[in-house]
Amino acid sequence: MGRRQTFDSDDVLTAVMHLFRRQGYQGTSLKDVEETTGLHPGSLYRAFGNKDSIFRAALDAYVDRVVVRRVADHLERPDDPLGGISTYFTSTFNTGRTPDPGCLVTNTAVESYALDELTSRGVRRGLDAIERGFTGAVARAQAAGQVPAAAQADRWGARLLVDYQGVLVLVRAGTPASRLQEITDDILVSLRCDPTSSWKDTTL
Amino acid sequence: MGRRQTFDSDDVLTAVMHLFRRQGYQGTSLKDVEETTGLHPGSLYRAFGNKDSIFRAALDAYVDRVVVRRVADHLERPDDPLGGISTYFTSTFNTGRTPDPGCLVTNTAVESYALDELTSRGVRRGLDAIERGFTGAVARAQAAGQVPAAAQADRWGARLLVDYQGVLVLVRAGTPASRLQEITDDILVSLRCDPTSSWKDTTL
DNA sequence: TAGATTGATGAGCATTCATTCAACTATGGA
DNA sequence: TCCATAGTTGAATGAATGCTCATCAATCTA
Repeated sequence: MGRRQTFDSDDVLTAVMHLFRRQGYQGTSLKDVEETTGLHPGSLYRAFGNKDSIFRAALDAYVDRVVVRRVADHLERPDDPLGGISTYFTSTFNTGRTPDPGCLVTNTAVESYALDELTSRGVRRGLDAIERGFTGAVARAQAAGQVPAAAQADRWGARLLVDYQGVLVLVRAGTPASRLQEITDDILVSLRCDPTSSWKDTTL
Repeated sequence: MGRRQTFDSDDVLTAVMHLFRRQGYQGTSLKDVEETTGLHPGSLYRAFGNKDSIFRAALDAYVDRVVVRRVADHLERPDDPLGGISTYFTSTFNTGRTPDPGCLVTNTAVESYALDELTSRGVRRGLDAIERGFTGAVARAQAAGQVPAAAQADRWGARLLVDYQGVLVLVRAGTPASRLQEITDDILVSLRCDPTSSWKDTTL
C-alpha cells in the first residue's frame, strides 16, 4: 500500500485557513504556507495540487467548520434567538486579537475581483449560510415574540447579512469594539421595533 | 530650470486609482501600473518613490476626489436628504460595470491586515468622511421632517456607514442589484421609522 | 550657444514567486 | 526478503517581482 501520509490534512487546512484569513490569498506566499504547515512544496503539491487549490480547500473548510459552527452556536440556539443574533455580531469584535483577522469569506469576496467560478461559489456558500442563519433566527425570534410578527424574516436575513459584513469591514479597519457594540445595539433595536406594520402608509 | 514633466500627475493618479480599485494593492504589479499610465519605471519612481507611495497617493486622491465628491453630490444636497442617502447607496450597485469594482477604501481596509500607519490613516479618513456625510444628512433629514426628531443622528451616521460597507462587500461579491435595492429600501424604512422614542421602555 | 539642470528611458539588478522532479524513504503484500 | 507502491524531500526551474541607474533628451540661464 506504500508509505503513509505523515500529516493530517485537516490540521494542515486549519493552519492554512488562519493564514489566508490574516494575509489574504495574494498576501500569502507558498513559503508562508510551508512554514506554518511544516510541509515541503512537494508534499503540498501532491496533497492539494497548487496554491489555488490549497486556498479553495481552506475556504471550503472555513465555511464548513467556522461559519457553519458559528451559525449553529449563535443563530440556531433554541432559546433567546435575539440574544444569539447579538452574540453572533459581538463575537466578531470581542476576539481579543488585535488586529482582528475578520472573516475569510468577507476578505475573499473583497480581495478577489472577478473571482474564478470555484472561489466565488465558496464565497456565495458562506454568505448564504450566514443569511439563512439570520433568517431562521429572526423567524424564531418572531415565534418567541421578540420581534414583531409582521416583520419579513427573509428581508431581515439579507439585511442582517449586510450589517454583519459591514461590521467585519470595520473590524478589519481596526474600529474600537465600543463603537461596534453601539452599532450592534442599534441594529437590534431596529429589528425589535420593525416598522413593517406601520410604514405601508408612508410615502418615500 | 531643466526639462518639464511630460505627464500630468493627477491623470496618472486617476488611472492608477482605478487600477488599484479593481485589482487591489497586491494584485497590481508595477508592470500593470506602467501599462495603464504609459510611464516607465524610472519616471514612476522619480515622481512617487515606490509602489507603496504610489498606492498611498492613489488612496488619498480617491478619498479627496471620489469619496468627497460623492458625499457632496448625494449626502450634502440641501433638498431631500433622505433621497440623497438612498442614491448614495444605489449608485454603488447601479454603475453598469460588471463586476463592480466597489470602493477603494473598503477594499483597502479589508485587504491590508495590520495596515501601515499612512495607509490606515487614509482608510480612516475615507470612512470618517462617509460617516460625517451620513450624520449630516440624517440631521438635515430630521430638520426636514423626514426622520423622527428623537433619532440620534451620529448613531445613525455610524450605522449607515456599516450598512454601506456591507453593501459594498456584497457588490464586490457580485450580488444582483435587485437584492441590494431591497436591502437599501429596508435600511431607509428603518431610518424613517426610527424607534428611539419608543424603545426606551423595552428590555433587551 | 554653452553649460547646467531636470525629466525620461528601459535594460538590467537581486530577489521572490509558484511549481516541478529526481532521489530518497517508508509501507504492505507476495 | 524483495518489490511495487505511495509519500517525502528540497534543490532546481523559469517567470515575475519591485526597483535602480547609466544614458539620453529637453529646457532654462548666462
